[in-house]
Formats: sequence, C-alpha cells, structure tokens
Amino acid sequence: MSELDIAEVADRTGLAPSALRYYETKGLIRSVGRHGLRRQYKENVVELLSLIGLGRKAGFTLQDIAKMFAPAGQPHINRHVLKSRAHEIDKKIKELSATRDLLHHVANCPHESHFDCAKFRQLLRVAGKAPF
Amino acid sequence: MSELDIAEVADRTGLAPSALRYYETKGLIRSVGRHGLRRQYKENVVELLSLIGLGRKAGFTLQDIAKMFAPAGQPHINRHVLKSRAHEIDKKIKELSATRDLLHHVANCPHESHFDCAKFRQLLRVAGKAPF
DNA sequence: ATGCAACTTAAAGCTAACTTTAAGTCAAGG
DNA sequence: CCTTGACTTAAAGTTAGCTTTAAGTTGCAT
Repeated sequence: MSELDIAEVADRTGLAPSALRYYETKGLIRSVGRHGLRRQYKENVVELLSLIGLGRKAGFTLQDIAKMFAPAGQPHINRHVLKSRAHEIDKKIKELSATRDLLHHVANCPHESHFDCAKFRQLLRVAGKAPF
Repeated sequence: MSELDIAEVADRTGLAPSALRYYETKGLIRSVGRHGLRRQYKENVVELLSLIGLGRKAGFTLQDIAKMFAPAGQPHINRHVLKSRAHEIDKKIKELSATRDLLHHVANCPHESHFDCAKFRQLLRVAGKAPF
C-alpha cells in the first residue's frame, strides 16, 4: 500500500511530527487513517508539503496557504496574488542587496564615524534607512 | 539647545515612542534627561537609530546590536561578523530569487499538476524545496 | 502476557520585538 | 488654579509557528 506513517513523512520532509499535526489542525494536510493511534498519510502528502514549504518561503502565512489548497477540494490559486508576491520578493531582494552592500562597506570603511563617510551616507539613502 | 523630546525623535525616525522606550530598556539608546517626565535625547540619537535600523534589516537581534554599540563607550564592531552576515544575506537573496522564479512559473504554467511539469520540478530542486 | 518505543491528546510554553492597558504625573495655556 | 494633552510606569498582551509537557494508548517483539 502507498500509505505513510507520520514518522516516515517526518523523515522524508524534515518536518517534526508535531509540525505535521499542527498543519493538520490548520487544515493544510490531512491524514487518511490511523495505525493504532498513528496517523497515516497518502504518499502525495510529501509533494503537498513541499508546496507548503514553497509558500512559506514566499512569505505566505499558513492560513493563506490553507486557503490556496482549498478547505476541501481543488486548489484555489490566484495568479495575481502569486505575481504580486513575486513582486514583493523582488523588492525585498533589492532591499537586502542594499543592506549587504552597506554591511560590506561598514566592514571595510576606515572612517572614524560612518556618518562622516559620504559613501556610507549615500548607501544608507539607497537602503532607505537614512534619517536625512 | 540640541535636545530632542521623545515625540520629536519618534517623528523623525518613524518609530513609536513605546519602541524608543523599549530600546532604552534594552540598552540600545539612552536619554540625556527629562522635561517633566518626558525623555530628552541628544540629536545624534537619530543617526544611532538609523544604524540600529540597518542592523535590524541585516537580521541582527536587538541584543546583538546592543553589544555592537557597547554597553557604555565606543562601538565594538567585528568586521568578520559583518562580513559573514553579508554572506548570509547573499545566500538569502539567492534563495529568494529562486522562490520568486518559482512563483512566476506557477502563476504562468498551464500544467494540471505542477508536479507533472518538468520545469517546476527543476525549479523546486534549485529552490532546495524538492522532496526528490 | 508484558515491556517498551513511539506515538496520541490538550494545553501550556516559547521567541522576538514591540504594543496595549491602566493608573498616574507633569508643563503649559487659558 | 485648573484643565488638557502628552507623556510616564509596570505588567500583561500580541503574533506566528511551532515545541514541550504530562498523562495516556498502542502495536509489536520478547
């Protein structure tokens, strides 16, 4: 049979059993039965969990994700939502790039106070963290 | 005089007064006196707060940051720590790029199940989220 | 038949960074 | 002098995503 014990799912996904139970209470996954008390899952739960992981990386909450993978039925995924999230991530990437550049600068700049350094001040402006 | 009331600092930095008081309890900033009960800060607290904001963006905890800007005295900033943080941010940027690409793909791919799509599976592998 | 490892539950706890609340204090304006 | 508005305090509350705890149950190997 193609059913997986919760421990097996935990092993394959790297998620803790407690996390799997938690996801179940949140309606993200469901178990198809028990072996004794132990939850059994269909094999495709592993793929579902990797989609959930993707959603998490993308910054969606578990509640958002639960809605996408429908309360019960076919997934309901809004392309517009995905694209706008992709756009937000892109903004965050730019922000992080600026932050990284600033860190490098600070690590290397010899100025006594960074605020005496023109480059630092310019980078701070780019990073959107300048108070001037 | 060049002293700022907490409300003024809040306005200039966009931080809530409660956040400023919180930072003070954590040893991140200090007030130089009171006007009645109201905290007064030196003007340079604004620059300090923008450094703190930078630290936060870089992913340091307030505690980390408090240590960098020394309990009392000269800042103690470890270049190695900054560089390694910059490196971590770089890794995160790559991860986010992969996630963004994956989102775009999912938003556009016509496959019934994404797991039937070779490109999706490949992108999942790149994103380090594939269970295979 | 029994022991044990690994699960089960509900409920409480954890973390960081603040915010909110309730009750109080103060400087300044009228 | 009194009101008002903006601060003050300590302590509790918030959020998300889990983990931990305590007490109980189970299948399987002995």
